[in-house]
Amino acid sequence: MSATEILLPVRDYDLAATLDSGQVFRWRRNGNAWDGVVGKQFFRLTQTKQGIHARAAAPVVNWDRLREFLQTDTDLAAILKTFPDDPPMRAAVAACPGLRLLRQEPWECLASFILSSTKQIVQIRQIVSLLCERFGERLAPPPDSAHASHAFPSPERIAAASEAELRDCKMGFRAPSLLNAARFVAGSQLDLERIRALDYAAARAELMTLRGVGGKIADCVLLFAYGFDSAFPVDVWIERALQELYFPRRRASEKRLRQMAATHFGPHAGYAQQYLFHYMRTRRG
DNA sequence: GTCCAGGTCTTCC
DNA sequence: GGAAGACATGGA
Repeated sequence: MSATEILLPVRDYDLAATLDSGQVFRWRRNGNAWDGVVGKQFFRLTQTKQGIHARAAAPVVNWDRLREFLQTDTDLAAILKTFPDDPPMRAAVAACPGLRLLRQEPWECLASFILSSTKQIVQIRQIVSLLCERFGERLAPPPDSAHASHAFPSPERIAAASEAELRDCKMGFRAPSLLNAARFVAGSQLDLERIRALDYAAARAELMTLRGVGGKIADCVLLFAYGFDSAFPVDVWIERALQELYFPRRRASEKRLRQMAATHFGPHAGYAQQYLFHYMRTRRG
């Protein structure tokens, strides 16, 4: 049975913080709702007491894709229990107890994070938005919305673009990296589905064969798209968090920080990382 | 104007 | 193996 709306029951879920926490770059606040696209379907999401209410622009036959994206079946309490019981971690969780990890499409996630290097989140959003408007498939217009929505452009479509066209989306020196990645995926030199079957180290190495993809971006893709919960992306915010929160007295070497990132945070280190990241970005001062 | 942003790669000691 | 600079662009 198809319908245009559904309620996904869930508790401990801060929808706004989750969609605005730098994992995804295409969701926009619309009053007290959030507008975005999963696959080729536009959704308008609203948080209610019972869970997350979703409305689609067209009848949806199978809601599993949205359910998967939002990870509403994840037992967050069980994950939080695995975090180290120390003051920084407690503070980070207390600051946003319903923060979640989403489960994105690998290609969209990979492409977005290739575009993320040394860019502020607000600028990544702008670049991704331009890319989708210019190269993404046009979708059925959302209800009562002024502008059309677009799917994230396929690797084939981006591979067919010129470097100059991509640079026009404000992505600067990242354009050749995106083009290269699109060609590799479109030409099956890199099979993003095959990566699901690899272990963490092998999957990471596979992604890092791409130009413009180092350890940090690979970890973002492994965590946000493939669900490798042990992946722990270390960016400038996390470096700062580890330094300030765990080594306030003395300066720790980058090597020491990375060692801690790999050992201290347990089997769901990636979740812990997201809490620390959000905590650092949103705290006062 | 200056600094810096969910980095990566190259070069050089 | 680590430090330094280049790379585009724009927000703060």
